[in-house]
Amino acid sequence: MPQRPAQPPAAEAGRRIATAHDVARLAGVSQSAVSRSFTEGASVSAETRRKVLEAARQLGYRPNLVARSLITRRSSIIGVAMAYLENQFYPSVLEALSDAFGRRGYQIMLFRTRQGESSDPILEEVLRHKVDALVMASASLSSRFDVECQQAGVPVVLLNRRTESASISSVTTDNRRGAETIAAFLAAGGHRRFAFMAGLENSSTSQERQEGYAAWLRAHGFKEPARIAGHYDFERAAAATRALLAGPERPDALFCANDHMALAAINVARGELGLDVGREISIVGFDNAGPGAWPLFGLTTYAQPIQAMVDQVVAITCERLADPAAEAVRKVMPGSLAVRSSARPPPTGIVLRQGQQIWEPPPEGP
Amino acid sequence: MPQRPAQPPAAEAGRRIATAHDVARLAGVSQSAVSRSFTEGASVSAETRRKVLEAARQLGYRPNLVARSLITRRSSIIGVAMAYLENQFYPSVLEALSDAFGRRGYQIMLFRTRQGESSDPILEEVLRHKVDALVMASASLSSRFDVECQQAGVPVVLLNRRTESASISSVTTDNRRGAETIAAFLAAGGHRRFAFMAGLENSSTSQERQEGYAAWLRAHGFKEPARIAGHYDFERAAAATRALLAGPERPDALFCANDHMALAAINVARGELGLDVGREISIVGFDNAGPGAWPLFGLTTYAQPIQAMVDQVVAITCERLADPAAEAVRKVMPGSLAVRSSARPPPTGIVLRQGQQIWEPPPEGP
DNA sequence: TTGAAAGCGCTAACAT
DNA sequence: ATGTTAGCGCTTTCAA
Repeated sequence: MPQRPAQPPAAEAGRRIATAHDVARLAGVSQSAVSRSFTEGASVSAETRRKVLEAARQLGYRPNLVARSLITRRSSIIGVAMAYLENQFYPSVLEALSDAFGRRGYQIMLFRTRQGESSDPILEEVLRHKVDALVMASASLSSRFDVECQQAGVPVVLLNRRTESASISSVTTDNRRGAETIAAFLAAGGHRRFAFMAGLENSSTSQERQEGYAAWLRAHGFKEPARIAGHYDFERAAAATRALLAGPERPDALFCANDHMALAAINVARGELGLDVGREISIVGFDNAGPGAWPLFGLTTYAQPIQAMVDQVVAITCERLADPAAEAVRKVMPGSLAVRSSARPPPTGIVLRQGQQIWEPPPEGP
Repeated sequence: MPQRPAQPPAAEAGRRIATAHDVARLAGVSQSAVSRSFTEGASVSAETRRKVLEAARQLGYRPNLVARSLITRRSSIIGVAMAYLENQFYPSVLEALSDAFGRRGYQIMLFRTRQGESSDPILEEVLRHKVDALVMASASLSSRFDVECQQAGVPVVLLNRRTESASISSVTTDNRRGAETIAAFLAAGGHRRFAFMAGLENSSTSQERQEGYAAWLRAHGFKEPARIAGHYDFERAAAATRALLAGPERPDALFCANDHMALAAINVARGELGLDVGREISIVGFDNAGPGAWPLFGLTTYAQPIQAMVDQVVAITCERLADPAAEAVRKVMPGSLAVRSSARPPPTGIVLRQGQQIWEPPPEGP
């Protein structure tokens, strides 16, 4: 009998964990027959499979995924990299990813990156664990990361971020269009002194939202919006709001690059300064996830279709796994402006869709 | 040359992923020397290790954790089961778990359970993936789950839940004491008509908080608190609050079994009914995580020491991994009552600690 | 359809 | 300190 290692790792109560060999012996078949019985579409007779399944049940046998991974070179694990779970958008995304990948037989391995920092520190762990693919949300991608994953054959899909690299797929909401819609909405609502709160400087998402907003205002003859930075952080967003609202020419419309910062802004404007948000100042966010929908906030925000985005991520990932030569896909999803009470609305253009007030910009006149 | 499987899984750009063999060949040593060079505390000469590391660098070699797991019977993966990430307490816990286990060389695999449902559906996945241990937060444990994990030698540690089973470790906050403290706080604040909002019926956490609250009130001659159930769900908590506050004898103090429900209650009380929370009605929560600390809520709540709890979970898990025969530990951590504005405070007893207002019950007089 | 045999990439005795 | 060897538990040829 082979000696056990000093620290019996999974030894328990005398009974060893059953292997395919044990099952084979009990069922009176070969070990490969056991393997086949647990493989979708393998050629086994009904009778053999029955015997195997019965023996497996008796022994409490379960195929060892680690051993399977070693030979199939597929771990059934999807890595998910996220920077901060404080912004409720990301826990929601995580839930949806876990459910959607779970339905296709994958489990999620979570990798934490640091807000605003490179995600390189997680590279080693991602690669060592042989995840089948990596989904990055709220994390940015260095070119070294990109290259290493490509060499290792690990597909990377960005969610809510884009990159220039041709090899990296991404799924985003149409940030430009969303920001333009918000600008049009605020202008139609009679606002004149615009402001924008940026997230992180190197975030494609924040950049696109700023550009869309500023470009629309410029094209329609409005003054360039004031710009502050909240770095996607509640406290920093609150501080930026304080500074902005204490200034000489207080804006009457503030678009924040995400809901998390918009909620910080509302907390300062109403909670600290006693402003009537939605009348004295309008605050708009982007995401439509989390507390923004609560009555006390009533945050008007551009909604990202989380479920549809996650479905796209899963589809792209699986496509890439089935055909490693498949080209990178950059999917841009449509969103919609959810109208609540945190911003003074235009007199027209608001429609009710699926229990939610939506505003759509009127077609541009000639 | 052995034939490749039909679907080249990790094939890329011609270059195969380097194995320890490749490194050994390039470095001119045996493959076990390579293995040793990557193993903490193995006996290798400095010179050999240098050669190996250099060759590994050239080839971009990284030890394959799947292969290692197969032989060491340790996956370096900790399963974390969670039911709902909507309550910000859990994303915070998840972050802390990921960081703390990450520092000890473990990665987190996430398993989603359904709120209020059995966690049995994830059992198969947990066992197949050979996680080294399982941490369950906001999830309840069936006896079958317990037994199977024990047989498989997978230690289970509950976080924020307890169970009767002698084999299961748990880390909780002192729920009874917390609830008693809240009752004493509200009584000292002059409240007389008490109410309690429960979470899920089968949740040990909710039960303990209810018992502590009711027992203290009973012992001090107050009327039994009214009881409603929010099922840990925002919408259901909101509905329960509506029903409660529409009743004939409106309570002046409502203790909710967690912050998430307390925030729903505030949204209804202030946002829908226009009540002045903290003056006309006092609302207290339990957790101290997430939006409760925002100025607009100012939620008074019993704080769970998340970091300390997670540190305990990690310590217990590692202890159990080092010595599988170690006994189950049930750790009960002290919390503290964070005083903000959502409940009328007593005239005395509030102290400032680490920038946070804290209330401590006076010693019981004879 | 089935079994035998050859590994997947690594660790851990064991012998040197 | 180092190399040789024997697997870890499984999938997948290959022959029968």
